[in-house]
Amino acid sequence: MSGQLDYGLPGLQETLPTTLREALYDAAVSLNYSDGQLIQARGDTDPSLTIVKSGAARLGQIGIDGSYAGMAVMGPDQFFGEFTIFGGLPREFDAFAVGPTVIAKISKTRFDRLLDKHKGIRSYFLAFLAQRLHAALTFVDDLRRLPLNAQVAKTINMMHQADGKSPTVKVTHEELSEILGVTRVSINKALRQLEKSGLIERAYGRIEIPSPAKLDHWVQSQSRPNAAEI
Amino acid sequence: MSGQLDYGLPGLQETLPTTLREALYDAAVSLNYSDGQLIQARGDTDPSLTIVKSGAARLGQIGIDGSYAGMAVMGPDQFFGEFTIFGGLPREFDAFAVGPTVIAKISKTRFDRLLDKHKGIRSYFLAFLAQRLHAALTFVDDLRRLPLNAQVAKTINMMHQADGKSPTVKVTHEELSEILGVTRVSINKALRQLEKSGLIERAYGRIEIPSPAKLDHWVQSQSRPNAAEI
DNA sequence: GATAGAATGTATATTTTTTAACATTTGGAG
DNA sequence: CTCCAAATGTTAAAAAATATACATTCTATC
Repeated sequence: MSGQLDYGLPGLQETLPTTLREALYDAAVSLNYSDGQLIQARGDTDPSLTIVKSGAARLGQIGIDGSYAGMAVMGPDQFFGEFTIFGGLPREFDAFAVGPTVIAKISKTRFDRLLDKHKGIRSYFLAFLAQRLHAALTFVDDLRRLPLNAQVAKTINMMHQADGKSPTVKVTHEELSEILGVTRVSINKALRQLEKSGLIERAYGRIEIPSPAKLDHWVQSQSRPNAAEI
Repeated sequence: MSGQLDYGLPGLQETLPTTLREALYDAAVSLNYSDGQLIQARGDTDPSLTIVKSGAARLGQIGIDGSYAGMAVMGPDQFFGEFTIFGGLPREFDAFAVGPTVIAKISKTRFDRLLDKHKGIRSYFLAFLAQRLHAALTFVDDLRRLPLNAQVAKTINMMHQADGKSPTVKVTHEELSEILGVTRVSINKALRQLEKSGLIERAYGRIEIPSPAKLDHWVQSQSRPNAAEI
């Protein structure tokens, strides 16, 4: 899994268990996209599950004013579009290929046939949807409550943990501003503050994390306690 | 369904189909709460599905500073806590009884037994989780992009539609401020603006909607078009 | 119908974020 | 090595939201 590409809404990314992956790939149609090509548009209604086989897909939303709000970048073996299949809902995101990308697409018809054959699929997707929902609700809460520098720190921390052990997170201020829905100027100010606190170090096109433990600890401390009384 | 109590995250509320409801109530334990009593605390880890039998449950989160962010009020036959069962995750919200309230609680053990007996349950919850996830993602998007007055209008419009045909929405400024995570002052300013545009009328403890069609149309016009190219 | 509590209206000072420029630094391609 | 595009740094003014405080209006109920 191309860790460095993962960012955005936490928990949105999730790779498939091996057995399930193989069954899905067997039922899928392969499609090739070149860099920047549109994979799906927000509002599309054809119900199908989309899996990234290679390359990456950038998910996001384009605003009424043309502005772009990034949500996540999906790497190999990550998938999306599950609510078109299970909920009969339209696509929520636009998706564009990042670099040459191969997509496996499974129509609802074929997917339903799989559901009968492989009993574990429903349980897997139930757990998976529950996780994504939980992540989304947490994200809502963060957006509403945390000060911007905490949001930024949390996002960087998440990206770092998704990445493995590298002390470097490859992300631009522009990307952070898309994810969190604020301007680059605000991101810059937040990063400056975090750097002053010794939690991160700014660099060109990347953020250095001198002490992952320290960052993680600080991020945790900014979150809500598990409350008791109103 | 006690429509006037519904508000908050759209799609979070959903009543149960009759057959499923009966099976669930059979497997459940009944618990009684008095007004304001704590039903569950954020962070609780016992996996169980919680259904409101009568009365209502107010879901929300309490901040590190003691502030409260409302998420929804669940009425009769609405349920929550599904991701503790399916995802093994801790509770995301604090829940308090609104008025005398009876809660049906189904432990994961009992629920799993039901899953084997009633084949349709998994499919129902898959669709349901997909809907909730979709609603949550839409809500994230709204929070990030829409100006406050559009958020307020959208929330009121949603409450109005959940309510049926009544041209009156019973909600206080305080409640709106909890839902949208802004201060009462900001809500007031937004409402004044919406009133000046003729979309709503302010009243004591309620909002009047002179022309639901007009409000709905305006709300739609504030949303994103289904995008094409980046 | 008097009244207390709830809800709303409003004002000011402060903080945060945006908007809109423009300058500087970096790193890769040729 | 040089150049250029991308990324970052910075500033100032305007806009938006917050915190705080207090006045006013409404309505259920005694």
